[in-house]
Amino acid sequence: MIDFAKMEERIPKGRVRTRFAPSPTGYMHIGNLRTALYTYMITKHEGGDFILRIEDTDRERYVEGATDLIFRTMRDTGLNYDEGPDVGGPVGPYTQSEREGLYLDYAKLLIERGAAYYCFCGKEDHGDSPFKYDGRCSRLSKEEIEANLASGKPYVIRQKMPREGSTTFSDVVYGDITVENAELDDQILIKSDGMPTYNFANVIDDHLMGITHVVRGAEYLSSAPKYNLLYEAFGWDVPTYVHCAPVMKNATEKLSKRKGDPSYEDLLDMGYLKDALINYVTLLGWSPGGEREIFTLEELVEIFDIKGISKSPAIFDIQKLDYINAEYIRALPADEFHKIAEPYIRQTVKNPDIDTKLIAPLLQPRCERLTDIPEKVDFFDELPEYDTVMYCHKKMKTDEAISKEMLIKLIPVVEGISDWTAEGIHEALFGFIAELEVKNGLVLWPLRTALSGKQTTPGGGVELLHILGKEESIRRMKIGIEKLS
RNA sequence: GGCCCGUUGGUCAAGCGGUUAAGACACCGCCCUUUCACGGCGGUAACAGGAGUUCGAUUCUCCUACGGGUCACCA
Repeated sequence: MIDFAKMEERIPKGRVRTRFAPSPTGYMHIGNLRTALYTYMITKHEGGDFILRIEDTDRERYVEGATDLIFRTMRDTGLNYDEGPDVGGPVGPYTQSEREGLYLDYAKLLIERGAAYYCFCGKEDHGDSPFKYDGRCSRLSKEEIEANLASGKPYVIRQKMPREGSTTFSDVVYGDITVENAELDDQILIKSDGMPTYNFANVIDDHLMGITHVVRGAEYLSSAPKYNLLYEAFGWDVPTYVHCAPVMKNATEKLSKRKGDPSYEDLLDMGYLKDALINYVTLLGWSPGGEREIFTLEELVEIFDIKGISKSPAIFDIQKLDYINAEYIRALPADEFHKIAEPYIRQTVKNPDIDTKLIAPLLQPRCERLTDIPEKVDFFDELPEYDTVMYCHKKMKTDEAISKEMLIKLIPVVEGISDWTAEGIHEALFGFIAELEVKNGLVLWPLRTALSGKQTTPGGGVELLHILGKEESIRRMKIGIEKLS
């Protein structure tokens, strides 16, 4: 038997303490990430302790390596925890499977107090109602219980709910919620394998770890009254509840990895920046109130207010994420952008003579996701097949005939450029344009088209000339003339 | 089915008894421009419905509709 008084002594008092308590199932859902973010922000806004607890009481669902993934993701996102399985702390262990012995002792304490009872019914044996256990084992005599226990009959421990009255609990986002006790099921606290259920382990651990604010998904709203009854039976303080509405894929379905919706890791692979993801996910279901919407994690911690959490579900909008991601990409220092963009550029630009440092600045203001990059720059390696209608542009006043003429005139100009720098090329081309006394587009549109074979490109004729080099550029211009003949 | 929760434009959302009902994304138009993008300007678009309470309801109450959650020896 554990020493209950000693367990109480370990609990840090007088400060905000929260926990993020995922189960190791293998990846970080967006909804989970958001809960972690809110929990962290609430805590750090108050200068409190943020704890990571691994909820692995379900042996069947355990996924190898999932715990490490959680550790890594938390670090990666900057959600640094003060206490946890791999960092220790005063109220460990922080992995529920390592706390196994505790729960049974607390459950027995509850039995002594008449708030729980042994149940020897089988899994399918729930009585009359398909939705609720009928409580028959709560009426077993002391002798029957002893006999069952002595014979080694498998048992679970169930919470004994009051038959009358009602229970009210308070949630910071949903307000006061009251339910009739008669509606409450005698839920299982200890499973027949001796492990606690989530519902029980949670209450025990939250108390024993000194958790002051319980932040979790709204799916737990309906079990909150049962938790309150548990706290009450133990004589413990009830924490502040913060229930968060789910993140949805559409009006009727939650975002779910199982149905192919992206997880945090997937989104990273899809070319979204970590900071943009954090920013966007925080805004899903929470509003800072003002008009600004780009914030770093540190800034969010500074301004986070529980009052801004929304009661209704929020639909994940990838277009808005795209926008926010583009904002983050543009805000990156040029060299840093080059560093992260280079591998994406190199996916399609294999030619080592082409300088990615020249391409990156053209890309930075015009890409939403890093994964947009390979397709945007693929023409550098090889001029694609294209149709000559691409040379026609109403606004530029170009058509096929004019384009051909311009390209022919441009070749000697390009050949004559001795200073092959952005400035040198620019000077030569604009000098030529001035000489002809035509609109810029009349010359530059055909040039860009001939060099790229694409409708849209990062950068215009001058930049493309510079990057491709004189020889290759002239080769492509000649191909253009050929096509136009 | 019982119980609980939710509902402001396509989406995220502000609003907390009196507003021309913010803002952002998306969309559309115009401008700028060597394309696209960026940027600038402008536009379309919302209080789920019905009863109350009130001098006055998007805001408060009730009902209905719709949606979600929960009722596991999963978390």
